[in-house]
Amino acid sequence: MTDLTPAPSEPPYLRGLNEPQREAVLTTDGPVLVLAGAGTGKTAALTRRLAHILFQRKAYPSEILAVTFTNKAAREMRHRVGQLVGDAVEGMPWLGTFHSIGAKMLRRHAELVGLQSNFTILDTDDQKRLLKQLIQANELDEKRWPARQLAGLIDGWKNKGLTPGDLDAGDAEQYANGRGADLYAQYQERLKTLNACDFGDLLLHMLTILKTHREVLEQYQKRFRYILVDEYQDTNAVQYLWLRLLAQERKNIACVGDDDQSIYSWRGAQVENILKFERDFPGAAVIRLEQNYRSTPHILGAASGVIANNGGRLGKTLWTELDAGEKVRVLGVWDGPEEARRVGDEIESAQRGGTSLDDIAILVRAQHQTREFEDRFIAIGMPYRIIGGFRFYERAEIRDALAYLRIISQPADDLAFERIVNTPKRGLGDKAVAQIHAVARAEGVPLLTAAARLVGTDELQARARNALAAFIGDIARWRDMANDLPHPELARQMLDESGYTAMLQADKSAEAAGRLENLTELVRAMEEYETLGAFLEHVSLVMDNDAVADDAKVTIMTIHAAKGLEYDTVFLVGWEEGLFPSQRALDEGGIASLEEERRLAYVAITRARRRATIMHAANRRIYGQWNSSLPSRFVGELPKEHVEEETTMSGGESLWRANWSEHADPFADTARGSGRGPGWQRAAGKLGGEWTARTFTREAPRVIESRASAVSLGNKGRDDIAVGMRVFHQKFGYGRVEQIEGNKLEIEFEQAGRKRVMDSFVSAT
DNA sequence: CTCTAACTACTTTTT
DNA sequence: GTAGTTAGAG
Repeated sequence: MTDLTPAPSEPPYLRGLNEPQREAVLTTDGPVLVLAGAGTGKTAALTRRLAHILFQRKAYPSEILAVTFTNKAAREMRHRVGQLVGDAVEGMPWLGTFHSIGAKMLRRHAELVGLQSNFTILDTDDQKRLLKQLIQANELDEKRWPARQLAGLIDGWKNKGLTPGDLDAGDAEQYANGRGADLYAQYQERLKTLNACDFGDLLLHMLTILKTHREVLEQYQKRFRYILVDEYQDTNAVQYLWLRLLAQERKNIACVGDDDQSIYSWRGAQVENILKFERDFPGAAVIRLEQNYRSTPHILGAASGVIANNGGRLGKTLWTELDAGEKVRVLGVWDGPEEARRVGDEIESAQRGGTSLDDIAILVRAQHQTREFEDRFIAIGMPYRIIGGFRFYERAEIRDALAYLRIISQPADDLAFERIVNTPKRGLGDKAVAQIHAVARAEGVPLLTAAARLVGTDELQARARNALAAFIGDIARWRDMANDLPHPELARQMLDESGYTAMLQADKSAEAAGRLENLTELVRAMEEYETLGAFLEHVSLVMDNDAVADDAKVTIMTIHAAKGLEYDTVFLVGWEEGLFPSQRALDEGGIASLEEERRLAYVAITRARRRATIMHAANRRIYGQWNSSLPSRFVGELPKEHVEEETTMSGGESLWRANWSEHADPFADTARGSGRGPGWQRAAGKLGGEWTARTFTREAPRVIESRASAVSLGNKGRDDIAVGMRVFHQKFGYGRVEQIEGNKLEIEFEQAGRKRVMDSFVSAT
């Protein structure tokens, strides 16, 4: 038994820990499950546990496996452990994300699954393009069976640890009438010939190796004296199986997580992993961290009240010693734009009260909600940053540049070849590429080789042949240069000589300048890596665009992106049925998804340190159509004693409710419903209960609404346009309407002549 | 081959 | 509303 009483000479890394935290640090041997509620000092306990193991010399730094989900978390952990143990952290090669550790292991054993150790790691974009080709090759209708869907299924299978051979008929049935398993197998074959892996393979291949090669498994079991897993509630099946194998021998595994913060089940995470930990590792110590150091009692009370509506929880009771503070405010507004206006006003007044913009965050359910705030903040000159969206390496110019580098480092990288063969434009279109493909397929060689062969024949048109010859020549020359040129310099020259830089310079659009900047940034980043290979690995696995913290800015992001972060003042916007909880989740996942949405609400509220404002709008425009909306059921689940309700509609809440029903329009539902799933109608009509408000729609928006749905049905034209009218068209300019057929107009344009156009492109003058 | 007009489809997101 | 994708015109 470990002695938990603090000794007088207690090491500095134990200072300031509460009793359960201390226990989490000192219980080093045997399985440990740490249930760490939001804001309970989880990372502090985790990093000190590592420090403790190192200082007690229980293991060398290289004998500890410490896995996280995100690079951010890994970086943070490395940094904080470094503060405690100094340089020793440099000797921890096995601290990282599941995927980076998987890649590192797989490079050592690649041949066991038919790969070479310099395999390429494909991202989702490459993956989708590859699948698209397979779908076409199998003569399936791409419309009916989109590559996206197949990619999703394959990802799902890989997350579950299923190889093509493991699938049963039911699994295969989900795609193209049972051809799913077959396509999956073809895809894996294709990856092998490309010497490539997708993200899922990094874990799945490694699992296969651990399962089938005893000596490899034993080697790692022996090596990893201590295993530590962060955010355990987010592990999926492969990750779970992986950990179980590796921990089997020594059983020194510590998993830290919070079942109430599991919000990634749609990505394959299984909360059950945390729920069944004690069964998997009998005799596990279970430690609960329940003292919250982050939020006020009202905020905690509000969050606890909401999450209490979920079933099957391990259950924790968060408490705090902080003073009560302000109640959580619930604010009802008229519509989306007003919501943004209100948030802007509130932020301005908080700012006057001395709050830094860096301490304020706006959390949204879906990325598209950020727009409303962006628009408003631009209008009032409020500095903001939006987290998420495109990551650095997902940008087209970065992926293009990387493709140039990949084809140098791996001539067989067909995806890279295809990407750049006509970027910038060099007159090699679909036809030329199709011929290269044909040769490649016939001879079983990579595209680059096939292209070289094709240049030697007269099968291509002279123009294309010359262009292709020049391109291949360039690649060969660059590859020679790679031998004696530092790789950043090589990249610079490739971008110049290929005409890529010139292409962007010629582009006068607003984005082009930013793209050039991104490329400069990419080349600069390369300087930090020894080899081109090391850089490419870094880019595909690790690189993200954490905005550099400069001036104070309000942060706008999704709730998912906010997990693990905290802010003094938090605005939780768009708490409306259908938006949050998301209608899609409700329709597709039933009660399980609703509970996940509720956990999301819990995560959202617990981000706030001192002030939380929850907002909902009575009207919101979704995909261009106005919809009236009901406050989220989660609003109703907030315990009354912790909230304070407000409405901007004069007369207070009761009048605002009355306002809605008074103007109720019996036809609003049908008008709204057209062209969208049944869920929206259900959300708008069915959910009575505490919130009686329903079907009122503002006068002006409804006009837009009915017109939009008529056009989308494609049979009824606009009523503001008639034959003989002079109209304006965005592309063709002014013209006279000659004929009207439904929503299609025949117009004699003054400049462009007679054309048939959609009425939605035309405005009356 | 390339550009444009029209059509379609649309959470959450890490690796 | 808008981005991404495709079919047809230039």
